[in-house]
Amino acid sequence: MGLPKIYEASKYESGIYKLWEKSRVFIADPNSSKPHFSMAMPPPNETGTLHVGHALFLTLQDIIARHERQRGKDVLWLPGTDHAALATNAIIEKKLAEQGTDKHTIGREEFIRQVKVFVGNSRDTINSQIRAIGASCDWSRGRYTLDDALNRLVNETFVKMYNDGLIYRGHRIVNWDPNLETTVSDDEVVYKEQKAPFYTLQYGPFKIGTARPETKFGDKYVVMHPDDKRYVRYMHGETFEADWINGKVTATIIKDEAVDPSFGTGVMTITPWHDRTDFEIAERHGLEKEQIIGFDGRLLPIAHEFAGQTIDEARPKIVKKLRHKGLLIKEEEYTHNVALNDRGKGVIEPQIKLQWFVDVNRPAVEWKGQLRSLKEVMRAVIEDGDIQIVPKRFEKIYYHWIDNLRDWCISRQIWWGHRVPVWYRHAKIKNQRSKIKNEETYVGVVPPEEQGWEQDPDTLDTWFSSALWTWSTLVDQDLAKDYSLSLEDLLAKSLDYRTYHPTDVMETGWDILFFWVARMILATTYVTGEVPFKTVYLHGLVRTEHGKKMSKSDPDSIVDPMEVIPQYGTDALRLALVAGTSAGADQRLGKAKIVANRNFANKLWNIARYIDDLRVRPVEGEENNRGRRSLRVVPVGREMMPKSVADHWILNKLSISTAVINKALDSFRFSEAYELLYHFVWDDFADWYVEASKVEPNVGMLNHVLESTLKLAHPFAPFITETIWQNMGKKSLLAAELWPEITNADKAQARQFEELKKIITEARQISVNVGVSKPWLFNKNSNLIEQNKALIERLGRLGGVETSAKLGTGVQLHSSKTPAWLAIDIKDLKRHSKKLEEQVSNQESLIKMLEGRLANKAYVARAPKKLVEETKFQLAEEKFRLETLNSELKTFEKSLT
RNA sequence: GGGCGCUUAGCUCAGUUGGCUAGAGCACCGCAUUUACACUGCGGGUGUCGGGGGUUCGAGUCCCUCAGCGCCCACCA
Repeated sequence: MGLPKIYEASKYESGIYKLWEKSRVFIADPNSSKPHFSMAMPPPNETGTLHVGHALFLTLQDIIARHERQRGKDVLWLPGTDHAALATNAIIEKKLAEQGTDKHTIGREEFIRQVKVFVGNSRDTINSQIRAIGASCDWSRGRYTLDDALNRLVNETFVKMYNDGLIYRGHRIVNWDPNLETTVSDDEVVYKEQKAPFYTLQYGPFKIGTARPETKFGDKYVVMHPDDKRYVRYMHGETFEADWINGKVTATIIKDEAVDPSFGTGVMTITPWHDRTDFEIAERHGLEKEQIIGFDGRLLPIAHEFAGQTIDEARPKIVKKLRHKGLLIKEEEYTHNVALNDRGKGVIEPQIKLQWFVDVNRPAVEWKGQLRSLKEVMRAVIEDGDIQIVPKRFEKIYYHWIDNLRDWCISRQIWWGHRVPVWYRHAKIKNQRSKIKNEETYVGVVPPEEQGWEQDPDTLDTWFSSALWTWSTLVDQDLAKDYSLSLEDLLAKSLDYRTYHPTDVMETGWDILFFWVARMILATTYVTGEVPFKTVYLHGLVRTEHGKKMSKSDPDSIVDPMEVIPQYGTDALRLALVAGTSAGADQRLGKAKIVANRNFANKLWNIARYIDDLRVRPVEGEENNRGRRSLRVVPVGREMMPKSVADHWILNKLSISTAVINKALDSFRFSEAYELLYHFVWDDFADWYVEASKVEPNVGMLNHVLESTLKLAHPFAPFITETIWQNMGKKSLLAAELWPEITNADKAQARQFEELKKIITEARQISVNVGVSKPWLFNKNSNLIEQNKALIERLGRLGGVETSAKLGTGVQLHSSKTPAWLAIDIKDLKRHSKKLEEQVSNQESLIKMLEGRLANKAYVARAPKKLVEETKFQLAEEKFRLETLNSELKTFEKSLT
């Protein structure tokens, strides 16, 4: 079957993927006797479509998965999607707003229904796009974070942690997003530098600084550092009267070390309800806390005439009033960081709220026979080497994060997600003193049976369920319906869990190291007593050609996989994403890079096409369309048998490449592996071996090298390699083939070809340099040249190759061990003599350097003996070369005069 | 403020434990050919390895220091 001249990816790709899926090669088999390998796919959010970041991780993971399969392993690469609570919720809320309604109007049930419709469509889109990238994942085991079984496991985990005292409910200061009306965790808060006015206000006898006058209504504590000499006369606990925004207040003096005496006046008032530091000061001294700003972001009645106004509305008016009252002393500009919600970019307002938290400091986790805190376990698994992070430098970042970690707020006030598995019931007798004491709490995997219980309205942070991903996806879905089984039973009885956990590799972006990787470690070590994965490979961000973040506001800068794929092919995109990248480093991607890699795919295609032609077209005895004598037909599939030196050489190169690519892939050096492949295919195979084969074709050998090359290239470019494979008439799938075996080549013969290569290259260089096309090559007593006349003539672009009994005039080839020279006319030799002079001078400086090294007694004495020997040997060689060059130059000068 | 990185050819980046005259791709220049492939072939030039200092027989690589850039964490009212 003849292959078309240009590989048009879009013609083949979807057919190839269907072939794979039909064959079930991607489906894992826990009963297989092969060694098992497993990897969980980071579940994309069900909020939209795939972007280039997804394409990157899918490519890298697919390379891993395919390579492991090639190494004879039973591979499970488990795909799935994430319900992306906050993101999805926000999208639906926005839709509702556009329709002029909101979630409160339509109610919780209707809201959830609408979300489900939306994510259902979105999931299909995403899954088909994952296929388009060529991901060899096991679709039969696809999961979704809100599957019933996964939901149960979330509840099980919550309950277990609650019972161990690792989850508690408490009034704590949280990051409140008034726009989305929910709390967010510390990690979801981002800071943006902003210029803002900084006011100095008169507060009784003190001057206090603030950027937030709107929070100051309730301020009745003045805090200063205990060692601040300026304020020694004020005693801790002392009170005074001050005229404040809305009249007189009684203020109390507090001494606390949290105050920085060098900032502003060294005195501040505190607002414990809306500031973490203030909250902590208040906690230390048992001070009262009062809410100033409501959860809707508007001022409360304490603000008097400003009540009901938003901060932006009220601030200038409050400043005006302060000025009017003579309380405003100074107004200056300063830069500070404003806290924003990473999702939606709403301004964060710290609030005190009754929320659910994960206690990271309580020593309640059994790990390696010791009771430790979650923090300690998270640290230990990396320190002990149970988990390796690639690249290693992220370990430091990880430790740093752990050391600063506070309790994790896991409850969210949104409706889409895993509902907090807690129910409350109000006692009938009301006790005036405390409301909470009269509220019964039930925490359980299933709702309580009695009447009167009401479930906590909150849902859990998305990352709480994602944290279970490596094992919650492996629990048997049917068994999970049986509530008589405990969590331990479920794990013990799930074959997939037993076979595939811990997973081998977690491949993801460094930007979710804390959000996800750390939380998987936290939850998984706690629940299962196992690490979730053995190795974490972190990739970088894909940036624009100019190094900027791709953003929707600049659509031209975005590389959209779904546009690139039909135009250049999936393989081109995949190769571009792998080329020139290293672990943890961001990369730049633009059209040029994709084109360059498309060219590589095309190279592969054309090698196949050439070999295909040889196999099919020439018929014995006939002349082909090039007027050359036809090539002998060699039946396809015949054992490869190296005959020529070129055959041995390419076999040797193939062996080496197979080994080094394998090694690079083993250590996650994807880019390096690809580079090795690239040079093998383009330089060795196409430019030398295929060219050499035009002189002396060995179709069996060409076939063998092509097949092996396809296997090597398959993890990187699965579609084109499989397409070629299928076109070769194979009955099997390339995706199911094993990594090529290393064949031993005759090294001596391989070296002979290496020598021929040098001779050919030198001949080409000289021809170009002297500007003569097709010169003749003469040699004296060279068996190698004599035996490979046709090869040298063709590849060296020579007029002919002849033996000569005596030396003739021309340019000597240094690469030949026996005398060989290109016959060049005297008039053309001038150009070469200049080149020779250059070479002589280079040679001289090289010799000088080597001599210098050997003259250094310390070097000779202390450097390894082998190295010194090598230097000596090299010096002798270089000296000999210089002599040759010099004598040649002399001959030239003679003949030119 | 604390921490982690980066700085190598015009551009994008490799350079693994210190060891031959520092590499690749792209770009650029010259030449060739209608060849499996112009999505091609052949040939070519380019570096004070950010500056300074140190350790060493030997430093792009290790240590110190300075400068510039980037990122992460914390956060000052």
